[in-house]
Amino acid sequence: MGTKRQDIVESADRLFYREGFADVGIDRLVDDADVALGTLYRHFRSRSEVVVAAMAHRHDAFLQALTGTPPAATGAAAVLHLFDALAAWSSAEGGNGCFFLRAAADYPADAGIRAAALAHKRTYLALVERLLCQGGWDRERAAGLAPRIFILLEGAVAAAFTLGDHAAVADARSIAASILAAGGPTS
Amino acid sequence: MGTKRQDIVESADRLFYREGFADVGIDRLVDDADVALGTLYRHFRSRSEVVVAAMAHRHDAFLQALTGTPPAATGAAAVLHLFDALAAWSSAEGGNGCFFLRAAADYPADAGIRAAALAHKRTYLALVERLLCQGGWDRERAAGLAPRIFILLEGAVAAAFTLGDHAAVADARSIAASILAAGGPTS
DNA sequence: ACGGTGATAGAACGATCGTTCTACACTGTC
DNA sequence: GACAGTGTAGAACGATCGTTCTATCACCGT
Repeated sequence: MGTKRQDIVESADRLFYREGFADVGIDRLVDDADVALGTLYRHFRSRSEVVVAAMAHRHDAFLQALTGTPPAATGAAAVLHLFDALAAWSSAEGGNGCFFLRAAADYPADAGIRAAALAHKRTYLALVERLLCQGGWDRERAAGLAPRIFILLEGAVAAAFTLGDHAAVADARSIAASILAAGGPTS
Repeated sequence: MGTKRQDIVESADRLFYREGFADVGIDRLVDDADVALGTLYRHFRSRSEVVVAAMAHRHDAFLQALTGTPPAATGAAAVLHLFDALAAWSSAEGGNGCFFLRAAADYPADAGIRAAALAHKRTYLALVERLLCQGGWDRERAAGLAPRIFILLEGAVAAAFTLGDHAAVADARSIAASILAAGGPTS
């Protein structure tokens, strides 16, 4: 519960996301968190555990950002709101791509990191499906539609990162709007 | 022109893509390529140059895979063929996500690597736009549509990687088909 | 006053890794 | 036959980095 551990996790989250995993070592973390080296190793057994903790921290913040201001909308608006929230989140964070994809790509041999990335994506996809159900789609239709919305969300983040495409999220949103209208809950 | 340099580049491409950048060092490369350490440093000034060469190699192979068997189709089929080619390429390569995105994420401070990733994405996007023009869309419409197709292609690769989603490319393709039909060249 | 706990600074180790260097062998060419 | 270019093997260096260890300090409950 100590605030020191929190400081480390927040520094790790920010530095890893902004500068990548390779360029941020333990020394950078303890510097940024204003924490002694021994303190870090009291709370975490290894650097890998710090990475996993940073992923968990970002997972919570990300999901909260996406579900934080739900305008209690129904229908397509409930899902399209995801894209607006994603646009706000992405511009606030700097558009450096998906943190979890980057972590999984960086440490393909680390089971803990891969598991954290997979868990994040699964709950992300489940969130989309749940919003579709809340929007009025029946469970079967929602299960078929959610992966497609997910592809659009992931593609928007990837395109924004690699191309610096500022309009990617908006483009993805409009595609989502059209496929939601085509396979709407009332049809 | 020596075949040794080619061996190094091919080994780098394969190993980097399959095992990531962090886990593959110079020693692994010279082992796999069956080349002496001095030979590598005769052809490349640094490890970073090897990475860039591997990216260039994969860029060529990827574009050739996407344009290799163009059934001289017109209309939407000319673009949708991209998804089929991507599915074949992705399953052949192991579905480890986008090589260029991973490289850019791994080395955010390396200007050469970032430039190679950006150049790849730009010609990739330009390829989509060119196919749309060949399919019958006028230049203005193609320029508006290409980024959306691009988002779908990127999203499919990302989803296939992080979720292990085997159907992602097919899903993306069907979305592309619907938006191409909605904004078709004849409409 | 006491022990226990979390924190600090800094040295130290051990391993990895990118890079350079030395010495030698093979191959063509002028 | 000298020469330049490419290749090999392996040692060596220099730096970084993750991790551990020691010694010291501050707080806190009873």
